[in-house]
Amino acid sequence: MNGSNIQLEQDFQDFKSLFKQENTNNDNRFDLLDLNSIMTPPISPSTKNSNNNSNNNSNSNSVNGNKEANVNDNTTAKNIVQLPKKKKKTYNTNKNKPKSYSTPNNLSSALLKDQNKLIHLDPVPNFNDKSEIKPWLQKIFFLQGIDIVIERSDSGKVIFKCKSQTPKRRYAKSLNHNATAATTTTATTPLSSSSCPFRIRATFSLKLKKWNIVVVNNSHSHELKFNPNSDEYKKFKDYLKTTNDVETLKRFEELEYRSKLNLPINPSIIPCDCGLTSEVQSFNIILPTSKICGATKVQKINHNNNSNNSNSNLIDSIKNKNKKLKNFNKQNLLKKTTNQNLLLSSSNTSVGTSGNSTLTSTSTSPASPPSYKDSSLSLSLGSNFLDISNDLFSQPILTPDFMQDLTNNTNTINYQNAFDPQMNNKQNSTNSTDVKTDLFEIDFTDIFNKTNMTSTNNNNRGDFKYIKSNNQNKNDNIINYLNDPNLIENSSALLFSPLPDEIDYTSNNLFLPSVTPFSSDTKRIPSPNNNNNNSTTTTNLADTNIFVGSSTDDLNNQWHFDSNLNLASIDNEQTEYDFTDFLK
Amino acid sequence: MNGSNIQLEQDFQDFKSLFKQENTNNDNRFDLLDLNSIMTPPISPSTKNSNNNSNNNSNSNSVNGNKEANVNDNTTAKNIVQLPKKKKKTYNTNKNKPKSYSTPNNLSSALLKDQNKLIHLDPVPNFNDKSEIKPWLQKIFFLQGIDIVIERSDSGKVIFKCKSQTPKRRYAKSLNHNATAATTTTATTPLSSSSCPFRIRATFSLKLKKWNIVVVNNSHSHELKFNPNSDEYKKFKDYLKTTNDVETLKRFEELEYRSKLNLPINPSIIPCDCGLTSEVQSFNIILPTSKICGATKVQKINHNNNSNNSNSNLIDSIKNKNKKLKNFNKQNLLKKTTNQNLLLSSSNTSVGTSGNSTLTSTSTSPASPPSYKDSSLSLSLGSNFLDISNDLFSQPILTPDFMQDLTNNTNTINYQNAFDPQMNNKQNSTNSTDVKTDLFEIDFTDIFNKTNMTSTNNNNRGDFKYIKSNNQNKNDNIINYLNDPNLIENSSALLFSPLPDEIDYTSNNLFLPSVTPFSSDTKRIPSPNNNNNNSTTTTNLADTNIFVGSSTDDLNNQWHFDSNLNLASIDNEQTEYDFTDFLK
DNA sequence: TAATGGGTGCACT
DNA sequence: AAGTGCACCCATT
Ligand SMILES: [Zn+2]
Ligand SMILES: [Zn+2]
Repeated sequence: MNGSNIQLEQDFQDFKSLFKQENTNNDNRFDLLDLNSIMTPPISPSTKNSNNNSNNNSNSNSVNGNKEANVNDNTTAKNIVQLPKKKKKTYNTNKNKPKSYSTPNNLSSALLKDQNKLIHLDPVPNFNDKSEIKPWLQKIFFLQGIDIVIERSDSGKVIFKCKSQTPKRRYAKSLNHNATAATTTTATTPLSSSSCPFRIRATFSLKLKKWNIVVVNNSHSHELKFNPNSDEYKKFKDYLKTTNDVETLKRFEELEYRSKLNLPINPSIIPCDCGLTSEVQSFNIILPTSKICGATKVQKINHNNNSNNSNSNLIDSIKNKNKKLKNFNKQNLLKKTTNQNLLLSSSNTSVGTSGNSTLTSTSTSPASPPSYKDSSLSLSLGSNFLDISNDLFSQPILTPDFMQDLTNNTNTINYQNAFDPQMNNKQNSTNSTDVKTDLFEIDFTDIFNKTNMTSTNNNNRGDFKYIKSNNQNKNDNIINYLNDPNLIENSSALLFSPLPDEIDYTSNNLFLPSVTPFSSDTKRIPSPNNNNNNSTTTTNLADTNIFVGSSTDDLNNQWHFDSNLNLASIDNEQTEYDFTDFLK
Repeated sequence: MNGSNIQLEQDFQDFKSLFKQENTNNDNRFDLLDLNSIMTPPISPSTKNSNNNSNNNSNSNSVNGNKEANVNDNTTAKNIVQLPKKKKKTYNTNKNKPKSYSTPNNLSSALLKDQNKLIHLDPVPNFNDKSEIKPWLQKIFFLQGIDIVIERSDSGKVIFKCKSQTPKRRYAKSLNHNATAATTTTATTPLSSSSCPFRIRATFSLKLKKWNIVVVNNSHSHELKFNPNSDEYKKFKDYLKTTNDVETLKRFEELEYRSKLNLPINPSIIPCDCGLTSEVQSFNIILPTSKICGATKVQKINHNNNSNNSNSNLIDSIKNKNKKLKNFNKQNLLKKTTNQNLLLSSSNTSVGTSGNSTLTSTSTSPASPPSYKDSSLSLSLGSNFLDISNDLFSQPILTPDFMQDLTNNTNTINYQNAFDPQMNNKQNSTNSTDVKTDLFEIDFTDIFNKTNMTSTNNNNRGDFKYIKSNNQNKNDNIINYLNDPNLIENSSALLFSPLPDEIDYTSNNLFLPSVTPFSSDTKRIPSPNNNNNNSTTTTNLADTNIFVGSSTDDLNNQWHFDSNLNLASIDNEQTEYDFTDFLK
């Protein structure tokens, strides 16, 4: 806890830097307003970015004795207090934020873990055009249930954000409904649209001559769910069609299929084609044994001749599982739920801009029934663990589709947000109605390999060279974060989701899934020192470098995504289920 | 006063329809906020458009017992109160608003008068393309100090609004500066950008096969001033250059010149080319005699052979005046002021949209020094009145650039907003610090000719046929509204503003200025009954119809603006001046 | 393009 | 987490 407190302090300082001013307004008027639409940044009297120069621009005439020196600006209104000439902006607010690095296939775990860090997506193809970035990111983030759109772009930068949710305009409650028009001051609450703070920033580095992609604000004000009816997804599919990316189309057909059948969505069924796919995400395989750390060596069949037959074996076994699961899941198709937890970036303090966007503050909500107390954890699993998974078909599966309330489960990790100082002494709270426990925060920073990518040449071939930093024995540990709430309630016996029959998994397999499971019955994730050193499953980045350098040849001219099959598992957290709502 | 009260009630009802919900929040927290950035719509318990269905979406979990019936929407967050599936919108809120009709050259007076009405711009050229509308409107509204941009458009609609002011981000004052971060609720004030409610709506009528242009929300949250450095203006000039509209370019060069020298801007130096230019706006000519009503017949030289020589005479005389004035004004160039009144749509009640935009409420501001007590009124003046104006060079000129406080001047019109019920009994108030007197409201509705335009053919020739409605003897009376505050302080002896020497006013004069001065020493504008019946100067719309029908031949293929010279005068309101600030 | 109101992606500046 | 001009949308009546 000591180290985490230090980290907490640091993170809190960085967290504060998100805000451009401090606001200490304690007006209880907000109690009557929709808190979902009220921005509530943390109060920080010592915030570096506090705007002491904020212009006080009341409508009342103020005694303004100073003469305007600016010749070109002599029209300041008499009856308005002098308007500010320059807006005070804050720059580089993210420069001091802690950073983490993740491969694109690593992303789902990084999204879970590094909720308040900058997540650098490090192996990124060399995009020929800015317009190629969005489809590439969509391949990754659709699987996370994140529908991205471009917020802003120019020649050297693209900012992505979550697609705006369906408009929700809300109004402030009136305090005096019968007040006269002349005497009552009224106000509208800000719109809640565009309030999600999640951002992906792609900037072109002239020095490296490549695009850097960073997840800037890894938190959401809404639930994450893949929506195959999204316009963005339709456009994305059109793009895949025009670029003849049949492989990706097939994989997203599967995703669509599973989504429409309310099956759990595997975030890794579609590889990101970044050139470094050393991690495999959850595939809803139950992993009963904990403290299993390891990874398979990454091999690429097309480039390395030491092609192993384990790929086809994997495919066959998974196909069998899928067929079983298809029948399994069909029984649960009609069961629906309207309840889902919400991933929030912080507990009492909300991340947000000083603009119109607002973020829900997850305050305590006593009116909420504590229906679901779930805890789940997806683990990545290599092919050598498949046998273990196969034995567990009859066990209930938990999709970690969203953040869950873990406080009542003694065998779970309390994923509270480390940025919330109030939560540090509430880890063992049994009050499951406290939505502050929505926030995951597991300190397993050391688990991720921090890699620095440098370009070995300046052409577009996309040869990458990885420089391993700090630690060579670290294993990637993965927590998967999916977004299918139905399984939590309805699919207690659901194991594998069916795969579409028409998908040919034997074609062009480039990646071997690696595995980085980790223990889930400890509050702190294994440090690099308690590495299990399972040599056969340890990811060796030196090996992957070979793969990366040879697999990015054709990345630049066309969208081409490698076909492979990823396996993973879901950790059974012995969760208690509350089927109150489900049973009506 | 009786009639105006009835009108007031009607206008107030229409005014209320602007708002989509009623807000009766009386929280005095807003006293500490910048009132300029707070939307304060009027409270109207009986508002038709009051949004009783506004979704109450507080962050606290509410006991939500109803099951979600929608199968496809089963992801409602557990810890967020059920988000509304559909936003409640209001439609056709302007359908019941009172309408007024104005020719484009009439606009400045209509903008003054009909602050809460829909102002239909009735003679509008037949635009071949949607993109032609904006430059045409810019020709009109740049002169009003209004920098328009497109807010939204599609194939059949273009919505214009004021260009966003330079961002002015302001923050709420903190109520408890020393509160701790954990206990204090903070909020940011909404941005003041895009808060101006002014809108121009251009919709294509399939029935009429023409574009209808309506000023929807004739009020502003900011001062109006022509800004030659505006990006929109630069683009506008580029458009004029690409379309070889040399005449308009020249006229805007003059406008630029005058603006940069802080000279009064004549809103009519650039004709609108709408096809019906029967009105001439202020040209800063002092009009000593009141109760002069009349107008010259509108003629078009190029199409009508009865070309009169009065045009060149007018030009020469104005040139002489300008030369005199140029020397005059140069003495005052260095005198600047930071004080300017603000045109607001209403006094206590502000017009605004229901979105994020906010509008200043002009509340009483006792801290403001009552420095300037000016009253000015621009009158349109025909050529036959030029002789009168020439005799008055030595008299002080008042540019009606903005709303002024007229309360201390017994010989002035109290242009208070009729929508402000509190102001009805304050006309003789001597408290000039009351900014409620900023608002002009002169009831001269009957002065404007309501014309119904019908298209005589469906081609693009743009032949217009005017149907005079109701009253044929009405004269157009004009109050000009400019936006140069300097003259109020510095140019007590300023008469005419200089014109650039390089402008050739003898070329291609198409329009003859008409005149519609009116008495300024009455509190109410001359009704149609006290028409002076000066037959030589009475605008005859039947005559203008001939002109209109023949002058719109080339409107559709290229921007071509007729060159003419407009004369006007400024009414000396015997205003008392307070030179406190000027003299330091 | 029935008329009228609004959301929002996203590139320009 | 640039702000905003603008267009492609959609919703309601
Ligand atoms: Zn989001
Ligand atoms: Zn405006």
